[in-house]
Amino acid sequence: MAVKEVRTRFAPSPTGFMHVGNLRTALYEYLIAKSQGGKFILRIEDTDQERLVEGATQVIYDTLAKVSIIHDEGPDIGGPFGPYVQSERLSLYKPYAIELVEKEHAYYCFCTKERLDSLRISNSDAEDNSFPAGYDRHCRDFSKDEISNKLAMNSPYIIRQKMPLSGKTTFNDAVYGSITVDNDELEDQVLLKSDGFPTYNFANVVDDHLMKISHVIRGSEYLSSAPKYNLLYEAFGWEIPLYVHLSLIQGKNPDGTVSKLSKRHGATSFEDLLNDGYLTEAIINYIALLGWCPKENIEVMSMSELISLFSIDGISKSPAIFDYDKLRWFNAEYIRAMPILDFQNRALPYYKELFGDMLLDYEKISEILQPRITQFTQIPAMISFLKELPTYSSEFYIHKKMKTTKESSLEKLKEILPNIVSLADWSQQNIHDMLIKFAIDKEIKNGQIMWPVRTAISGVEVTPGGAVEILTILGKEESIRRINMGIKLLEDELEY
RNA sequence: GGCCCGUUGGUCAAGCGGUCAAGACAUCGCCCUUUCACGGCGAAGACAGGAGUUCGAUUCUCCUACGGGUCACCA
Repeated sequence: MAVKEVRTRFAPSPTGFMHVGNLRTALYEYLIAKSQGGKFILRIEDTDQERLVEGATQVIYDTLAKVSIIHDEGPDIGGPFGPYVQSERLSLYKPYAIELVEKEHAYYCFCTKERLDSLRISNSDAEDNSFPAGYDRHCRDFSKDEISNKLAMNSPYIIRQKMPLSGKTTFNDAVYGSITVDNDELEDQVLLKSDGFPTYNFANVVDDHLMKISHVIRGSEYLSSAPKYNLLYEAFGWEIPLYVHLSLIQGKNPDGTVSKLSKRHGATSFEDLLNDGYLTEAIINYIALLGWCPKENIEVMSMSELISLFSIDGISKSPAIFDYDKLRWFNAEYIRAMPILDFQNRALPYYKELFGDMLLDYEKISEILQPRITQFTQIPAMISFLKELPTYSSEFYIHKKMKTTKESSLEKLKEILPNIVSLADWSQQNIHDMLIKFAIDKEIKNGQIMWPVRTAISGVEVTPGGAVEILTILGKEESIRRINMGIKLLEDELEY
């Protein structure tokens, strides 16, 4: 028996940005296809002429390329089932709609927008929901003559799906199982709009069939329209694909409630996340786990590991809250795992922006930064003290655990200064040995000397790296200058 | 409001009739240590509630509560 080829598709409408929910859908579609040796297809759904956004399709290409979700067929690379842009397939849908009219699974509707609007208002007012399915099916039972008359008069029309008035429809979903609804709940939804364009619901079904899509993977916001899809497939006599509905991604509101992830929760598009300093690998890894868990229960996974580990039965039904803390952790994991040169390359723009043409040991800076940042965007704030010594309070010299005071700090700074001045070879090892030797000679704890030195040369309470590293980076001359400034600050303060 | 879906620690989640109910993030403590990180060790913290079914329910069924989705000539 020939096994049917797995074909999934990502069918975004070009809105100009990639919401993480969409990205996760694309990822799962890709993973399902690739984990079963199938094909992943990109199809652009741009049937809404009023919402066209310039350059929006490019955003989709760019995003997918950046995260290594590579499509096998699509508008830019073609394929055997093109075109892959719905606006280029327009002539295709109408005949299918008419076929359905002929099969009496659809009908012409001549209702005006105004009538439908007032209908909706009165319906929402009515407590009894006289026509629960939204539309009152006014045009459903027109006679053949009436219809051909109106068509002959060029009356604008739409085509609606003719839902069964009784009975039930059951459909199966790979994650939600079997779901049954009463047919009288189903609206006679619009298939073809008055401009001749198909609606999303209709184009989707037609295209998925024509493109031989085996798995329809989409957000659970479409779950309640799934029965209508089933009925459409049945009306055409087409094979129904496997539905895989994905739970929503939610965000936590300041007041503790949750709702669909949106702007007010923070960065919600792929672009936002990149701007906030997240790596594509971290983003992909994190969102892969938002609603799915591998059997082995491991967390850090590359794309190829995701492909080999992915399976539909690991997808969960309940919605997940987007957790920026966890994303940050993934990001830090990926940052720490980078070869130092890669880290350096990514950090370089921040160094250059901050330091201009100052000569500093970037490699050393990268070494101290790599284990400490969760996002590259944190770099400037963390090391700006290297560029310029901030004005700081002498209180910084007081540290309980190090047992340092202003007085002790002043004393130690004065004592260590000659050693620093006379240090010939300014290497990290030498600097380290010199300071440690000082502590041993004076029979003091390392902190007694390290703390005042680090404070004097940094001017901040918390620094990435310690006194030794910072001295190394700053260089001898600047270090001496800063220590002298520290001595002066303390002397003035203590009124010497 | 009708219909549909969901509900294991603060968050992501494992579990698929018998477990002292995994693990990760976050939190807290200890160790390492010249601050901060990294790393190591440890602590606290959960099956929404109620009925059934069963020798036995987190797991199966029903009800309630709460949360979410959906009700367009948008996708």
